[in-house]
Amino acid sequence: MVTPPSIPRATVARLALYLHYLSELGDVRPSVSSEDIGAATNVNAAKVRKDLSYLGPGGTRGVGYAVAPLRRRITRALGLTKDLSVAIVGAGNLGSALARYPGFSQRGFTVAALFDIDPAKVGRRIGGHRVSHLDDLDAIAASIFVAIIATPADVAQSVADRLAAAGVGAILNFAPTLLKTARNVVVRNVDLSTELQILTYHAAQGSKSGVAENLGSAEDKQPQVGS
Amino acid sequence: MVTPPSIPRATVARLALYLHYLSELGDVRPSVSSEDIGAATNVNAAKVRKDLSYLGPGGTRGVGYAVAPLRRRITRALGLTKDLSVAIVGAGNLGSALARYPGFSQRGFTVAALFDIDPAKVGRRIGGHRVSHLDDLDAIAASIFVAIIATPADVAQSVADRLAAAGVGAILNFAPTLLKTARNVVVRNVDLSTELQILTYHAAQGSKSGVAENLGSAEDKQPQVGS
DNA sequence: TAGATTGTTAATCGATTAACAATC
DNA sequence: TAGATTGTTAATCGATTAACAATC
Repeated sequence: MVTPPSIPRATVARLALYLHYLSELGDVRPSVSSEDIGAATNVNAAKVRKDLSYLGPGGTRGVGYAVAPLRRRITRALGLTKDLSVAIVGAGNLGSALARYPGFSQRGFTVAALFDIDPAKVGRRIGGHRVSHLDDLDAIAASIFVAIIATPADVAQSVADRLAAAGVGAILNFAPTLLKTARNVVVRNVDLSTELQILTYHAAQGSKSGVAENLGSAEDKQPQVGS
Repeated sequence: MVTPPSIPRATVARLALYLHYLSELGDVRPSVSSEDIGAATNVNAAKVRKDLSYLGPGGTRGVGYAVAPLRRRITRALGLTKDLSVAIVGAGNLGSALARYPGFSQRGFTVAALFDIDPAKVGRRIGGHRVSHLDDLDAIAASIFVAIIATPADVAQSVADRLAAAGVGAILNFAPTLLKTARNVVVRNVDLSTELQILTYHAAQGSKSGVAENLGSAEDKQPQVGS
């Protein structure tokens, strides 16, 4: 059995970035160089080549990378070949906004379910999605690939437990809570206030020197290992 | 003049994490150990100590760190001593949700303005905030510390330009666009679809081995250097 | 062929972490 | 004193990047 080459964490995040650029690029140009990609995404060109080399050789020396094939290769490497179903838990301010967010479907994610536990919300339609009661999670969990937690902090852990029990393997958590999850559940946290705090520090520094950065969004990203 | 010790990028993100934990902790316990903090935030205890050492020595051997003073020291190091004003640009789904988000004020950020350019939205109140026209930015820009861009992707760059021209030094960008900004503007990007894509890859890997992570949401985090 | 650009090596840099002396 | 825990060193690990041979 061939061991699939595991792609470094930082590289995965940048591949998603390159893919975004390549999508914007359309098909007006037949090829792009690592220099082009680097300029557009603020990444060193050598790093771009190194990142792309994890997908196996695919460029042409003296020419660059053919745009459409490269897009396909990154798409395949990230596991984005099929449309992926997303469930949103929490139909409050943030959950509702996410349910109406057009960006997900543009990049291959389909909001397949929107959950809440508030009887006043269950049954209503938000952004074309009917709000289901969280108790009905098991019925559709099998078709869900990623769940987004957009609940108040105090129930986020219990929601994560229910999602894990239902077999959901990936969680994007917007609640300001560090989730304790089993090892086979992948969690990414996006804490809006923490983002502002990090920005605050760098802005104070920046007014002295001059920097700018991003993600890891979140990338920078703090660790979250299963318990 | 004393050079202020510059704190490494990854450490800054974790300090925000520790601060969150210390806030949750309240004052029931007089002190915490690096072991305690590490367990709560999923960070190696040695790393916690190293991170905290950037603030100068503050713990007591054999005892740990006094909770309240440590909270104050991190708060000061991150520049969070005063309440900071936030402006939200874009009063659509996401901008409106952010304007109503209670988490900001809980962590010392005040939403001081909400901007849009849609005449149908200007003048309306959303979450207690009156929507102003973006043309009125200059009038209040001086009091703004961070701006959040929650506009469609196609206008995000021009909004960033206007914010920079008005003197706003820090931007949290939710639009799926890599902003080109001057060197003295600090930008952090939170791209929701990219987060899902990164999660997708790790989930596919995770079903083989078993991992879980987070931020740097952002930490991870992709680079974004000023042009 | 000359020019361009990949793919990869190897040097460098920075971040993580085990280990332990210092010390409460 | 014995036990606990910090603060820091030094080893390790992984990520970045300059450099360049390979080659279109």
